[in-house]
Amino acid sequence: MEVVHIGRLVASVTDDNNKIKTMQDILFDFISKYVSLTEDEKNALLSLDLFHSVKKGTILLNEGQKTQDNFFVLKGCIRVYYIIDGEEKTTAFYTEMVGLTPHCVRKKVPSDYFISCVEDCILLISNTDMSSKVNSKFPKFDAMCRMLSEELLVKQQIDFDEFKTSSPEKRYLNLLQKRPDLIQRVPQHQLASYLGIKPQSLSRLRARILEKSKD
Amino acid sequence: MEVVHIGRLVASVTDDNNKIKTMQDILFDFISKYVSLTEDEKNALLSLDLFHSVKKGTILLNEGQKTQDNFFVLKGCIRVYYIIDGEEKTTAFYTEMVGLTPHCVRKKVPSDYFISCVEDCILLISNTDMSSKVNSKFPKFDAMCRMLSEELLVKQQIDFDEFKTSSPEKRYLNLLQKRPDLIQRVPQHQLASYLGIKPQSLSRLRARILEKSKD
DNA sequence: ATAAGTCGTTCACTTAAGTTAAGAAATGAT
DNA sequence: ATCATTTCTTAACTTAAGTGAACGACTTAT
Repeated sequence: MEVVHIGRLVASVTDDNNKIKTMQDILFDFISKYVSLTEDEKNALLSLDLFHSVKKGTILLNEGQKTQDNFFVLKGCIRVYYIIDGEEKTTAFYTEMVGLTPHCVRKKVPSDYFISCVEDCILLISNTDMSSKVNSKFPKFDAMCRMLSEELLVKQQIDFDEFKTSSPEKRYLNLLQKRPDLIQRVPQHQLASYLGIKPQSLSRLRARILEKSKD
Repeated sequence: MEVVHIGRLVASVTDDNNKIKTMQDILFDFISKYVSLTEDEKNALLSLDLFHSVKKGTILLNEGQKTQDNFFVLKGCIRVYYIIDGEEKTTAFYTEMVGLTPHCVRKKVPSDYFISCVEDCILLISNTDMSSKVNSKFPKFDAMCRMLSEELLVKQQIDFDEFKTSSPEKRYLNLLQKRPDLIQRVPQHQLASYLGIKPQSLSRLRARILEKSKD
């Protein structure tokens, strides 16, 4: 994995109001939705040097590999996929302000999937040892992590239920509603497998929908 | 919801070694896998009167209803289903030693699904207020709950990935491996919708598999 | 700049799931 | 015990997804 460490203030983007924001601003804005941090706590976070810039296509985790790293997307998009019978099966896309803890972190077994960058990304990468130290020092972080994982659990259950109860076409229309950005920024064949179908079927399905909308 | 409260020691089953076990034995055996309880702690748990006997077909939670109840299955099987376009869509079965916290408990919104008993059940029903009191009094419980929800999160992610990356036939074969009891104890039309297909398709699929295995 | 590879779409054909209907088997209610 | 209802299976037909191949558009590497 080739990951470039970046200074806290280097990377920046313009937000909805054309205000220039550094990645650390973005991070603290996000955190403030859950807990309020003192300057000391903010500095403690920054001193960990968690910010990383990662090039499109970089593989963050290989099948068979073990890791203790957690990934939090500040900018860009990362993707989880399996290779089953020689075929890529994408099961998740993580975009801005979403975090990913690989199974193998909790289960302490080699990963059975890959994680790679769909786009150039700016990520927070923290390993579990590190975060448990921080968490015990700053109970606030621990509280936040627990909130996040509760949120995640519910969200995942709902996503799973939606997937199970929908046809591929409904899943696509649902995605169009809920994550329209994905359809633009992600290659179609990855989207197709995320919807549980082949690229050809996705093409056809889209043509079908377009045809219907004409009437 | 008609739920019969039962004494701690009344209900019993015979285990694999033909030993008679009360529901409280079963509960404490389960808990001991995570934390070890003192007699005081065990008595505190029992004093809460959590054990309930529930008849097959009982609806534990209705769509549109709010609840603070958690359900833990000591014996029997409960099922989560949606009604979408007038059709039942089953998304989960919970069997022995598995717990269920409805979405609406965490999200504080009316439920968008039903929960009902597939069989006569013996359940632990605890409400969130109660358990948070117990948890703050006995940190051990809190620790156990956190372990359980971590376990659940990983398990769910894996289940979701398996579902996404499999065809209905593979899903059925997978279920046959992992939860063979379900295929016996659950009505076929509920199983079908759990697999994401219609009952007719499940019948056909089973016939197809049988046909293949003859060769 | 060119060649090789990747990606998205289209087409013809195959396979599997959805739909509608009918009948047998099991279950529940009176 | 009988009747009504629900459940499961089978069948014929429809619709949608899988497969294999071809083509143009776009990248990537050299």
